[in-house]
Amino acid sequence: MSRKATPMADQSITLHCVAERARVHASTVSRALDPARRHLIADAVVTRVETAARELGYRRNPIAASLRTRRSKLVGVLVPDIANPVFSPIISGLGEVLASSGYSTIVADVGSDARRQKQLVDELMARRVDGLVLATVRRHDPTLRHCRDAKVPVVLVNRRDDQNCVPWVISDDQRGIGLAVSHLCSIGHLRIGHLAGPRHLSTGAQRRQGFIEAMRAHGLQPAAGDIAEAASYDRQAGEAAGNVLLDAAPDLTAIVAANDLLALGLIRALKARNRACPAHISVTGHNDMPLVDMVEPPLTTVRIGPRAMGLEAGRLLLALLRGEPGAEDRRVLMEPELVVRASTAAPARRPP
Amino acid sequence: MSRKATPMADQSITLHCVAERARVHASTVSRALDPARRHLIADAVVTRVETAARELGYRRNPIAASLRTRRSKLVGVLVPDIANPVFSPIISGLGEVLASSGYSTIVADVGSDARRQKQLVDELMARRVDGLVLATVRRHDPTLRHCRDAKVPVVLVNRRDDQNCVPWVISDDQRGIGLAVSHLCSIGHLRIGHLAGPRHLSTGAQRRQGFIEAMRAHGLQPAAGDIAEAASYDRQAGEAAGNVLLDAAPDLTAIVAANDLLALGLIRALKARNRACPAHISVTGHNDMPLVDMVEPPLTTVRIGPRAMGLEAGRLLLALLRGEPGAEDRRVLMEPELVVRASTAAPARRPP
DNA sequence: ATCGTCTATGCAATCGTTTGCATAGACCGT
DNA sequence: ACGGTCTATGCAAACGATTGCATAGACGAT
Repeated sequence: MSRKATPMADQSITLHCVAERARVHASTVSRALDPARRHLIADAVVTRVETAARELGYRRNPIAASLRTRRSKLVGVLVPDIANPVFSPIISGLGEVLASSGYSTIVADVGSDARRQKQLVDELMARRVDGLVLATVRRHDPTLRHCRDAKVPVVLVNRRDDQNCVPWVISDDQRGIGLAVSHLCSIGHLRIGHLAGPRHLSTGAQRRQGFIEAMRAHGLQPAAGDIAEAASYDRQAGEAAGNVLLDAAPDLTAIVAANDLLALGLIRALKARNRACPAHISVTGHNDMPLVDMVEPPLTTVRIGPRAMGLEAGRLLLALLRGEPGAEDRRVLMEPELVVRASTAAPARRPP
Repeated sequence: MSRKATPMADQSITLHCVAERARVHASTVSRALDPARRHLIADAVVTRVETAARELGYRRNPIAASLRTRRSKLVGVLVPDIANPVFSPIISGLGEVLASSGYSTIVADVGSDARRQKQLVDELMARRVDGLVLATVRRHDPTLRHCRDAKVPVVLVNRRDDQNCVPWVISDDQRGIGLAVSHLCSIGHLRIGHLAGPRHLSTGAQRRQGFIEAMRAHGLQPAAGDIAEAASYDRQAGEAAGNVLLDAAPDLTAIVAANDLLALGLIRALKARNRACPAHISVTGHNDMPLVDMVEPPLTTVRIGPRAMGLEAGRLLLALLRGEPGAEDRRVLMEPELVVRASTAAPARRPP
């Protein structure tokens, strides 16, 4: 038979089995199979052990190893909503980087309930995860203290905390909104409003701040009614807050939304009022989520690289886990990019 | 101070600590804290142990427990692409059900490389997952044999295998496409084509089959050129195969796509040819993914309940893990639902 | 030849739970 | 009062890997 025999199923092949076959002690096998400790063992023995392990189809039991080393090679990831297409590429990027260093990721869906978050963190800590990635933090979030007390390394992604006490990887939200405002100004808009995100999230607060500052930089001063805040980042909330905004400031010629879904909700509100986008009013989104290039009208938006954010956050967490000096203090701000499509156009001339 | 003291961090509070405080043996604590074995212990002792555990903030160490019981309370989930909005609700549903029975899920992104799948399964088996959920299987997939050999319980979701050797939860793909075909026939279409998915996937094959059978049921016989197969489920592939289809069968008045993304690719191909949808040609999708109600034109599609599928698959896996009789033989077909929007309309009258 | 140094390997304890078996009382019937 | 049955708890051995310490040679220097 030319076909190579498949190694036995890994049912119960332990270090001792390999040790026996290679005629050495189990501890020697343990060392020989660990790249970091291999140098302690004579080359001849290492190869003998390696072939024995290969022949038996040995796979180290990470559970036993974890018990002894008190490290699980597991990291927990908390997202507000797995189904949100912004988070899936983050998760995917994270998983890729972490897997390359032997870590598996447990992803937990927090939902909107803040208490659920503590519960999930506790559960993950009970599983002795080596680190956590949080895409869920609010600006003032007791979870962080909790993690710090338990000495679990944490990286934030997409959203940051106000105390700035933990490393994070986020998109430059102020700058992103600034790009949208500049674009609108450059094509002639003067009355620009903001459909803001929840202010308890850094994205909501930073984008609002970015809006105000960018407006000032263009010599514009937004009035109070020119900003309306959505209760959450979804279409319904966008539609509701959009209606508030349109009522409060009927003369706006453009609205910068804090998020694509809010923008889509707003566009629906506009349709219900028979106001055309962009003919009557221009709209921008934020995130460039999939398919917003095919909605009607195709959305001008700010592209963030969620996958790149995930990759970067993974690298940062690895640095933390390796105890690299300075990792604690790293903060990564990713550069966003404006994508101009058809939901923005020059404002209509006012009838004289 | 009225505030209740927070229990110490769970750093190193073991069974023995609790045992010592409750003045019993560790094994008694172990039993008292396990609902299934609590009845072995006197009620008074149980409560004493419980309060001791609470006061100390004890959390059982699942790693140590896993080592002893050879069960990890982990399940692995393989998806072809986390970022695909069809799979996130599946994952979310699965996670919810499994978490309620104390299982955590490790989600792995397989991507398109078939070899990567075996590798990931091996990795998960090395971590001693108690079960696997595969959303990735091809119709003939060696992975299943591999899992069966290793005696790891498996549930398929969204896609099934041809041998039908493993329980699955899928949408009734044939029926789903049948709904689309019936709808098109009912509004007068006679020349209907199919933009098929990859035939190595059950969804591709079943929907194609469903198309052919539904056509026959309406007295129509699709010609060879009326079906084109996309290489994968994404917009580019949809656009490419759409172009092939439009060239081969220029007189089609409607096209049933196997998937929303294929439909969107097709619509782009139509736009490039200045053919209007639905004025010149009607298009239907499949899955009702988020935002297809807002694209131009809003897509008529077949809604599947991916979250419900995830929930159901989770329940099925739990049954398997509990060794419930008959669980091995369960197959769940979920009922799809047609959602009519604006991408379908009666065919234009042919010029006489 | 002797001693010291170094290196490769073995020894055994340990990580924290679970669980089969042993046992000490309690309780019951006669 | 005695033997038998039960029940609640303790005992100790796993589970499979890692790792500080011990040690047996090898080797070199004097």
